[in-house]
Formats: sequence, structure tokens, C-alpha cells
Amino acid sequence: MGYKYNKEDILNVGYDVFRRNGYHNVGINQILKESGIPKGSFYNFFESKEDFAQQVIEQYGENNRCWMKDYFEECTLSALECLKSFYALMINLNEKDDYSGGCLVNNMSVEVGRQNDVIASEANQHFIGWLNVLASVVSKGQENNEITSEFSALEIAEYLHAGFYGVLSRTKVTRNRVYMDTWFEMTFKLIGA
Amino acid sequence: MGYKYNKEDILNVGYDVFRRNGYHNVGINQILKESGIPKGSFYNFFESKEDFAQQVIEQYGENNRCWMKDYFEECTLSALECLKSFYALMINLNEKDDYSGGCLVNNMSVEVGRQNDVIASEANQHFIGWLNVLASVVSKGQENNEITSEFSALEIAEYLHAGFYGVLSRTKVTRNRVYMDTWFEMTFKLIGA
DNA sequence: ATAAAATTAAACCACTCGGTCTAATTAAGG
DNA sequence: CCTTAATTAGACCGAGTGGTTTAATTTTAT
Repeated sequence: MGYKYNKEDILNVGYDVFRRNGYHNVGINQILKESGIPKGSFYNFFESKEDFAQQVIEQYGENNRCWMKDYFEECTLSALECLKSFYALMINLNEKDDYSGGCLVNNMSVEVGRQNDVIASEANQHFIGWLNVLASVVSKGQENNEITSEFSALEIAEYLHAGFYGVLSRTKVTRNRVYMDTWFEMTFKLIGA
Repeated sequence: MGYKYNKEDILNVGYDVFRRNGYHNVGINQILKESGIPKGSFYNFFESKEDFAQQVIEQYGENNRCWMKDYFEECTLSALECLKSFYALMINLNEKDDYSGGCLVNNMSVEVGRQNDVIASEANQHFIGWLNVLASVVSKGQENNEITSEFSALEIAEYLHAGFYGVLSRTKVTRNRVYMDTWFEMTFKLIGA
């Protein structure tokens, strides 16, 4: 079929560009320039900008879910320590962008989640996938008596997830990790058994 | 000076439009149409779209800070109960938009906080103002022994604030209050003394 | 009343946007 | 090798962007 350009490569460029610059602030031409493909080829792969963005989220969301799953499966620490090391890693990963890049799916949700049902539901679907991965680890931590059982595993997963997103919003404008570290310390102290 | 149009009214229209639709998704023409003023008049008041957005944030940020301050000053409950009633009210206010409108300053931060230093610092400044109001109430709650003293009042204020923002992100795509209520319950249980 | 300053009004500008179209090129099948 | 289908290529399109300009109107000061 295709012979020169690779859909996945274009999606990866889209991921980078959208995550750093948002959706409406980015034109198709910017994607074309950064991925080095002409417009005709782009519209051969994707129906529209919206369709493209949806597929970007889809690919990233699924890749990230698998990555998380593997991370926790390979982690040899206790469930709670796995979660802590995961979030510590997440915080470190944000250093590259001066803590202002954030998460693509969160950024997209906030920017267009209200007007664009297609992107909103795509985003929500992937959130749910991630939350289930987190919840399974939380659940183990509850069995270990490391994590409070006052709330369900999924509720605690949502709590971790939404809390971290709130922090990402804050660091978008503070542009340093100070509050990320405080959030980390507070959250894991509070959800302890 | 001015005789027909009122700067504050245009800013209020800007607040509504930007909050619901974001920054880059909104053109000056939309602001003009909804506020019923011609372009010439707009550029008589504001230097540019960016300048306009900055002033929108400025006005809303300051109004909101005063509103919060008054709310807590007039609240006759205990400090913790004041905080709870405040967030309960915040959650209810979001019902109007099917829980997908969010906070203007948060939305702006996430959308343009990374690229636009002017808007980022304006947003951050108002966050800090709000956080100080919250922190003063938290502080009273700590004196009452209603709220944990394991962390500083400002840290807890940030925790509440960022947590609520994370929840706003989530409801942008879930579009219902379920998780807002869970967050409320969890947070206030966790920060209790 | 009149001159000067401020404001209102909208036509207009260059530019960019997402998307289409047609032609050339390449790949695959018989 | 030749036909057919898919892909590549980018010029092109109408609509909309933020912003400027110029003229008319209204306010203020004299």
C-alpha cells in the first residue's frame, strides 16, 4: 500500500506539536512542515484535522496505557512504592519542558473538551483505560494494607490522576516543580493506610 | 471620556466567550458580535487580542478574589465548614455548563500558558491571590484543630486548588458531577485533623 | 458657537486557515 | 509490459484571521 510516508510517524509529530502548542494554535501546515510531507499525502491518510487529532490521541492513549501496564508489571517494589516511583518518574519527565508541557490528553480535554464531542469522548475513553491500570495497582496496595480502604481503588485512582492533572495545570504557569513535589508528598501521605 | 460603550461590559463578554470556547478558537469578530460593538471601538479600548485577554483575566481574577474574600468573611460557619460550603457551591455553579465550562484562568493557563508569557504570568498572579485567600481560611481551620497541621496552610490551599482544577479537567470530558462529589468527599476527609 | 480631541463605524488589508483539485508518479496485477 | 489503482505533490480556493485606516460623529474645552 503506502510506500513513502508512514502514518505512525506523522501521528508522532502530531503528538509532539499538539502537546506543546495546543490544538487550535496549530495549523495543518505546521504538521506538514515538521513531518516533511505534502498536503496531498496528509489528506490521503487523514480525513480532516479533527480526524487527525483523534488518531493522535488514540495512538498516544493506547501506547501510554501499555507502557503503564508494563511499568507496573515489571516493578518489583510493593504496590504503593510502585505507584510512588511511577509518579516520581512522571514528574521528572516533565522537566524537559520546564514543567509546562503537560499531558496531551489533558491539554486537549481542557482546550476542546467542551466544544468537540469527538475529541472529548476519545480523551475520556483513554482516561478510563489509564485509570483501570492505576486502580489495579491501588487495589494491590489496599490488600497489602499500604493504602487506605476507605475509598474504592478506582476512586483513589481518579484521585491520583485528577490531582496530578491539577498540578500539571499549575506548573504550566509557575514553570517549576516546587508544587509538584509538595503534591507528591501530601498525596501519598494522605492516601496511606 | 467614553460615551457609548463600556470597557467593563466588553470584558464581561470576553470572559464568557473565552471561558466557554478557549482563546485560539475565538476570533475578535465573535467578541464584537456578542458585545455589539464595532471593530474600531474595540481597538480603541484594547491594543490587541492578547491585551484584551490579559485584561479579561485581570478583571475576572480580581473580582473573583474579592468575591471569595467576602464569601469567607460573611460565612458564619467554622473555617472547615466554610471551605466545604465554598467548594460545594463551586461544584453547583458548574452545573450550568454540564460541568464542562471550567475556570477561565485554568482553561487559559492550560491552553496558552506554555507559549504566552504575558498570559501565563497574569494567570499565575491571580492564582496566587486566590491561594492566599484560601490559605487564610485553612490557617483558621488549623488553629481550630479541624484541619491537619502536617502541612502549611498555603500547601493545603494549593492542594485544594490544584485538586479542584484536576477535577474540572476530568469533568470537561465526563460531563457529569459524579467524580466532583467523590473528590469533595475524599479531599475533606483526608485533610481533616 | 466653535475648535480640538476622543470615539465610533465599517470598509479594507495582508495573511493564514482547513480543505480541494488535478496532474504526475509509483506500485501492483495480469 | 501495460493497465489500473493508489499515492504523492503542491498549486489553488473561499472563508476567516488579527489588525489598520479613514471618515464620520460625538464629546469636551474654550
